[in-house]
Amino acid sequence: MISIAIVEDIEEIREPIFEFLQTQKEFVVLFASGSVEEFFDTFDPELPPDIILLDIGLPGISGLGAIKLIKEKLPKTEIIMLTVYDDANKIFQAISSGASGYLLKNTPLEKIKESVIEVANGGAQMSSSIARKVFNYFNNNVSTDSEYSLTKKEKEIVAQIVDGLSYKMIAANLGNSIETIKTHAKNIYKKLHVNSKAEVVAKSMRGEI
Amino acid sequence: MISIAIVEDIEEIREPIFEFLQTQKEFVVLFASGSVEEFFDTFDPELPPDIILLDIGLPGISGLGAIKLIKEKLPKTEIIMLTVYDDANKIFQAISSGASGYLLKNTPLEKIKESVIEVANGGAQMSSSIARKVFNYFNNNVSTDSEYSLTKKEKEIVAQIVDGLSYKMIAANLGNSIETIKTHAKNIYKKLHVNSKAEVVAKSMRGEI
DNA sequence: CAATATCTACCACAAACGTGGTATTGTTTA
DNA sequence: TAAACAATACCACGTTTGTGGTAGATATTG
Repeated sequence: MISIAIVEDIEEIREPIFEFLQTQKEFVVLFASGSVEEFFDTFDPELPPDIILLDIGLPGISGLGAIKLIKEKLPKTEIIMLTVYDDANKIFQAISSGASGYLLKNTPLEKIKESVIEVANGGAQMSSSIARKVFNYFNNNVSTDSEYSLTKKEKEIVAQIVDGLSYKMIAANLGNSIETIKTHAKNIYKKLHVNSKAEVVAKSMRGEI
Repeated sequence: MISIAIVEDIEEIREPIFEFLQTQKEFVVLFASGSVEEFFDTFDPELPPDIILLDIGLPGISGLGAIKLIKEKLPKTEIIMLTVYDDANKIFQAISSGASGYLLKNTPLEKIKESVIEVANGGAQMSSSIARKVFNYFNNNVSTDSEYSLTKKEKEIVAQIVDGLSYKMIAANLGNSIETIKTHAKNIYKKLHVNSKAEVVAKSMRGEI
């Protein structure tokens, strides 16, 4: 019998999963929480769940941030992330933080069941499509790492993007035409595999440049 | 005897400090450079300075960017930032990058002397947690007018902005109309005193939200 | 020398963003 | 209970971005 807890803020997603898993003879669903904080208030330290289905985009402490917290307090509990995004970055962060599985929220209930059983039996649940994404993530961050090298000018521009300046202002600061800055920005985007200033800022501040 | 190096591009600032510190019996000023690059060319790896007085706004590699470089190569060297700005943000960045002190350029020479001695004796060691407090102190002084507290919904939206999503995608993820997301974004911008997604990302990743 | 990389700059067009409004429905709280 | 806040959503308009091109001027280097 596999004990499960669900942490998911959206009732429309949480409840169907809850109901379904509860009807399965292999499982006992201990409880479902709407946030990480609620989870920590609710769970019984004597009876930690075997598996936690954890939403990635929770209000307050995010699911991603919660992984480490949960792993610290409940080292034996396996975590399966639930998410609407199939973003390689998030998947990588989740897996490398200690999550054992990663499911999209539109995954059929039967598949969720299979995944839970697999993870409970010590197998890491990773579908081949997700495996590919994780692989690509590493590929992008290792092999591209050398090509991640921005030129001096490009780095200057990144710095000003991070400061929130418009291309017009950057052009004025660096004494270029706005079109020049846009050309550099295009090249930066290609090198970093992004397509917005916001992503450049995030990548830069994560130290990934 | 405390050994010191000065990295400051403006001669009118560098020289007086150099001259003054050299006359003090507690100090030996090894050399003064006009840039970080020059510093790395000049310094003797066998005789790393105890203290570096480092300008924050240097041409080429900025002082802020140099902190990590210096700390890597010279882990025992303490860094005191020199600056004309008393911008809480820059101070925070400097301190959290590993600088041990922060002096405005118009600080009286005697005060500079005191600070150097204090830092050399391990006194003004600032942990990153203290840095955050320092930062909060400045932050509270600057932004008394506005409540920085975002609502639950607003935080959700910020999270997705940080992930680089367009308003269209955010709307789809959260099940809202694009106009709703834009309205929330407007409110977020007002609360944070910004006017672009890139600035929201930067603020969020600096932990200022 | 020829290839490569960097920096410069322009055009054009669609998409997205930022900002000013207004307005309805609930919920919270002073 | 009236006021304030939170969340929803629409309109309109100008600005900014993002993306597809092309292309000349200088290094740099194999």
